[in-house]
Amino acid sequence: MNRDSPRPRTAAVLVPMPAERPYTYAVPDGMQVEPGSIVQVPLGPREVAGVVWDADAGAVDPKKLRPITRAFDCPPLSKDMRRFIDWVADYTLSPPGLAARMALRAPAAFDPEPWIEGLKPTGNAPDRMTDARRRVMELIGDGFAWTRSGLAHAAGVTGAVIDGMRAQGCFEDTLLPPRPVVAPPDPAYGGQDLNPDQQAAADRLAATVKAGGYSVTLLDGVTGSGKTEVYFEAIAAAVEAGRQVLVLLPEIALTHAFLERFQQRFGAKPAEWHSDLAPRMRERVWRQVAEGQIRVVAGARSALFLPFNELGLIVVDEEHDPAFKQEDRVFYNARDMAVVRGHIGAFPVILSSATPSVETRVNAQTGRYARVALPSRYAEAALPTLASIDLRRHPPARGGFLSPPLIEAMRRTLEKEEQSLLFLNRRGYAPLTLCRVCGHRFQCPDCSSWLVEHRFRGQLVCHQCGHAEKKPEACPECGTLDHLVACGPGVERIAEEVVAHFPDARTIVLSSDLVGGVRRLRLELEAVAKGEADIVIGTQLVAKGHNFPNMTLVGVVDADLGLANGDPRAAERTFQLLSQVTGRAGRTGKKSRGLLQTYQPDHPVMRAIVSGDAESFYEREIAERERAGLPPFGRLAGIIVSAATRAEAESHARGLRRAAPAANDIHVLGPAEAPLSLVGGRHRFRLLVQGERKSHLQGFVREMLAAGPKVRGSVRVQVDIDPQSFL
DNA sequence: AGCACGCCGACT
DNA sequence: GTCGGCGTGCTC
Repeated sequence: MNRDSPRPRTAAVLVPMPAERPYTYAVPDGMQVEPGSIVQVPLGPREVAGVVWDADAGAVDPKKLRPITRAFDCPPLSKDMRRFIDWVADYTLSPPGLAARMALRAPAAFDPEPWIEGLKPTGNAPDRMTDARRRVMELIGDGFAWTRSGLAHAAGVTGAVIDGMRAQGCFEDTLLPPRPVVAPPDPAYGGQDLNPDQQAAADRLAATVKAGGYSVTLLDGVTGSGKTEVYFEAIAAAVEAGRQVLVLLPEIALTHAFLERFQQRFGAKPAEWHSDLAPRMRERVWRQVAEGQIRVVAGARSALFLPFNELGLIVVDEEHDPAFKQEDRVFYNARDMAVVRGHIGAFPVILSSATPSVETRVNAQTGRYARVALPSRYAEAALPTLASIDLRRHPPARGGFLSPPLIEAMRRTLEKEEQSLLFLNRRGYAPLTLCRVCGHRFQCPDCSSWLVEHRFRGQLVCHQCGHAEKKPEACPECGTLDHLVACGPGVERIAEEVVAHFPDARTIVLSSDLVGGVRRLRLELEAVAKGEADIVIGTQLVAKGHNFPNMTLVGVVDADLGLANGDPRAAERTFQLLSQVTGRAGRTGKKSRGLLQTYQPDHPVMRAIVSGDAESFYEREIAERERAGLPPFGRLAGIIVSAATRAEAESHARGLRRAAPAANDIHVLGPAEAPLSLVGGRHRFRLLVQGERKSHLQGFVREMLAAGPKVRGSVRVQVDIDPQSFL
């Protein structure tokens, strides 16, 4: 080896895989890279896209050192974005490489979009004028360039006409810049009719945005109070100030209505970002966000990792929604990470919800977050009258699940030619099937949860892992024929009961099982909004943001469902879901009702919903959690142990708990606080670790994992509680 | 995360 | 005798 050979220039590159630190690559002579540059590097047998990182390129065996293949012609990831990625990786105890991977999920976007072939008018007229040619000439009078197909379409002629004119020298070939995904939003485009409360709220938010700097504001008001219109004014202020805006929505696939309303206010749609965006569109959006062409993005949680360079506002709509939680690879809550992103970028964050999460309410109460409350529904929209139906006093008929008062209310609603919604958060026909003779229960062979009968499909389906089998006629255990019995209701079974009561009503079941997928679902929801159904029976997807103008009765079939599952957030979740679903009624000023069937009419959740007194419910929840030492009052990490069987998961969790190092100010909370749950077909057990300082807590968790039993890739760490205390 | 290498069951 | 399951290990 020649001692005098110059040491090559190197760069630290974060590669999109679970690497604990950046890898070192040689920078070829003449290549310019800086922190944030997106580069192509060899990694094992393949080539991947990585990001040049700020860290010092550590010493590495020179034999291993390989050169960067190329630097992409692409705006570098901003310093803020790099800090954000590091912060997320650190906070969630994930390898930084995996966090970076989330920001690099648009493979072909790192090369500039190609320019489009276009035709520029030369001013020459064609030799012979025809009608078709005249129409084209009229359009190109201003001298701007067109695409061939665009011009043909606009002029109402075929491409052949354009080709002919081109041959005669009417055009010269040119290249047009790539077309923007969306037109820029115009903050001055549409006025909104805001009532004085809304106007005051909008003014406060706009002032916060204009002042700039980090802040978090909770925008709080009942369903129908016009929160969206209010935060639109904050968006307008940010756009006016030349900043980019991100609106996070829990489930964008069904939020068509949001895009429409945005367009009415801003004259253009926001760019969309979610997992089922076509790959080509995905790349264009990524690129145009990086280049600043796109000013407003409406997206799912992953939009947080788009390469904004001028981000000046994040709005998190329905901030309480569990869909903001990512629970694979990097475990994070997008609402919390939005707050962190705002802190790093020194800009405001708005959290909007009719039913805020308890932790956000607490942060607003303690003054850590500002709070802007909208006191009432706007315009003619009145709140529905809400009542519970005590199922002990009004039991359903034998074999049925609908109580007489609910059936009576539906009958009256039908008579008035208005719509009813029956809500039951359970898909299929019956959640449990058993044999009347030997007691055999049908269980999933893969994950041991009960199989749910789907009578329409003639199948037994596992709702955890998707396993499906044909429903047999004989019991597989004792062989007896025709003695299988369905236990409990699902939406299909409720539909059966409804049809028996109201054979002439137009009844529809809406759940994710609907044949025809999301597209069909969207169509059916629109049809319902137009009044093309009398009775809708739906799972939670009917609870989300749709507007049904003629819906005047909402019946909750089993309001207790979900209260008894041992989750520390069960009451809060049920309250949020029931508020949302009862909020579907009464948006048009017609007298409307919400009825909750329950065995526990005195349960705090029922009382809060019926009385509308959310305030006391929150106070009670907060006190309850304080007692249990649960979030947001302590800093917690969750260690998620998952295994194929319940017994295995429990045993792994016990082993991990035993491995917990002794520390005075750190506690491992046990099974009562973190029960087993089934996610993705795997039994999960969550150990909650409570401590006071982030680094301390994380060190503790790392030690525990290192000393614990080997459980083969099934241990995940989630630190999702109150990142504010760590900022 | 991919992807290759490496040892034990049912088949062209 | 081979094809193929996924268990461990590596990537600058």
